[in-house]
Amino acid sequence: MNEVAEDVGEERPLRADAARNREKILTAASRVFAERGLDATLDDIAEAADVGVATVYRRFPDKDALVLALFEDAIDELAALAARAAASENSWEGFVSFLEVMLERQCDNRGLRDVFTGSPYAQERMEAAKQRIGPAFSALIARAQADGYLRSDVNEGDILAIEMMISSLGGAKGGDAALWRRYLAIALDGLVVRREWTRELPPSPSLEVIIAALHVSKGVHRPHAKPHAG
Amino acid sequence: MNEVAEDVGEERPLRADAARNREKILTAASRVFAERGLDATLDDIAEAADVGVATVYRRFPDKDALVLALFEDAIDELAALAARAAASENSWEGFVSFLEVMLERQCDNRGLRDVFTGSPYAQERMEAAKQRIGPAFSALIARAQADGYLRSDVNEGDILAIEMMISSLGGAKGGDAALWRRYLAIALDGLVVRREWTRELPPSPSLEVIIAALHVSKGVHRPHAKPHAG
DNA sequence: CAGGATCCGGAGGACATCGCTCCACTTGTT
DNA sequence: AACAAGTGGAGCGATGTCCTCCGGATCCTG
Repeated sequence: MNEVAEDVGEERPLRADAARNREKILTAASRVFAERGLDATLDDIAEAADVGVATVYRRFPDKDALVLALFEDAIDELAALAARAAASENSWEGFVSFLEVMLERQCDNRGLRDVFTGSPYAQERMEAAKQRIGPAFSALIARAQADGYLRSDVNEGDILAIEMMISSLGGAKGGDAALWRRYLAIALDGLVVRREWTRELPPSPSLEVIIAALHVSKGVHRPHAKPHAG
Repeated sequence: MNEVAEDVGEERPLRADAARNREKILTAASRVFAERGLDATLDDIAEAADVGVATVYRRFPDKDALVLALFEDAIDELAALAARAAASENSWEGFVSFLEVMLERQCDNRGLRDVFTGSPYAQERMEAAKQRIGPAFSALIARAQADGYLRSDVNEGDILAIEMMISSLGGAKGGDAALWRRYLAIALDGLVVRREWTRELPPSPSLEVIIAALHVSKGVHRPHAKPHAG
């Protein structure tokens, strides 16, 4: 528990409406960042919160502070989950379940994914937070390898890379399961030592779904669309 | 072979210096798009070509035309390669070799990757060009499945998705081989029916390399960096 | 319920970027 | 030499982003 832009102790309690607005801002920011990623404007967030931009800037000195308030704890929670997974009874299940948690959260939340790909917002603190996942993550992998589940010729960087590659497809749905479940299953079949330890593939998507997912995965900005072409 | 913004037949041969500049522009554009993706500015390209912006716009009516001139043939060549792979003796080798070609080109060329993720430049023609790969691609997969190499519970959308996910890591090098080779190998181990049909993993990268690759993979734009914070 | 501290909203300033054009000047060609 | 063809780069207009200003509304205290 840290205090980033929280009200600092008891120094000056917020006025009722201000506190209310602060919550509205956090709620809206959480939603907007999740949907559109960290590139979303504070203006966008203000609008979504049904609040003026100035109100946002009064409560959070800048975008970094807002990002920090929203994501630092989320990352620490992931670190805790990694630690729990590393201590789970079956090392393979721990390994898989942590990948699932990471993917689920990153795919549901473009903002979180942006944090992991190293977006420039609140960079230092975020980098530090991410490193707090490291030890448990390494342990998770080492144990799954020591127990003969995870192939021994991969390292933690590989797992990270694979996790990020899969999450790059975003949270698109094909059938009723998210696509990442399917590609995680395939990746695990490539990572596990014996295939029979893995599960069946989740339902398959249509080609259209894939293509749509690829289109959105690279961000949704249209680049200026020819202003005065006469 | 099409003529996009080429000199139209014999109608008006370009002046010597103009023709020279046209080549310089194409060369520079090819390099700049490959390095920085289709978001690169025509101003960037002009600078790289050591030529004024106007010269670029005189030779290519707009960015779309330049993109088209550079990438349409490249995509048609990929279609031809897909057809050749689909006709190769061993269907698994054909399948793998086509994936390798796609990945190699997309990782060496951010612009080409942008085309495949559906960038808005020259969209229609590019979409049409990409569809010309489709039939051979499907055949490739169907044959690898029919021959019992490729697992039967995946479809062409899956393969496309996997190919794009891997290429999202870009052409970063870890050791001396490009990273995509390693992750393609793992993916193939998850896709093949019997593991002994696949090769060993290419050399492993360090964690730093992976992290660096993730950082660049999402584009290199710094978002404004706090202009007047006083 | 008065009065002051606190907070609000949204217009807009400062700056950046991008696609593209204008036009005074230079160069190639005949 | 003469003229068409070509050149470069300042700069226009549109768009986008971060953040501030300030007249007015709102809350809380006494």
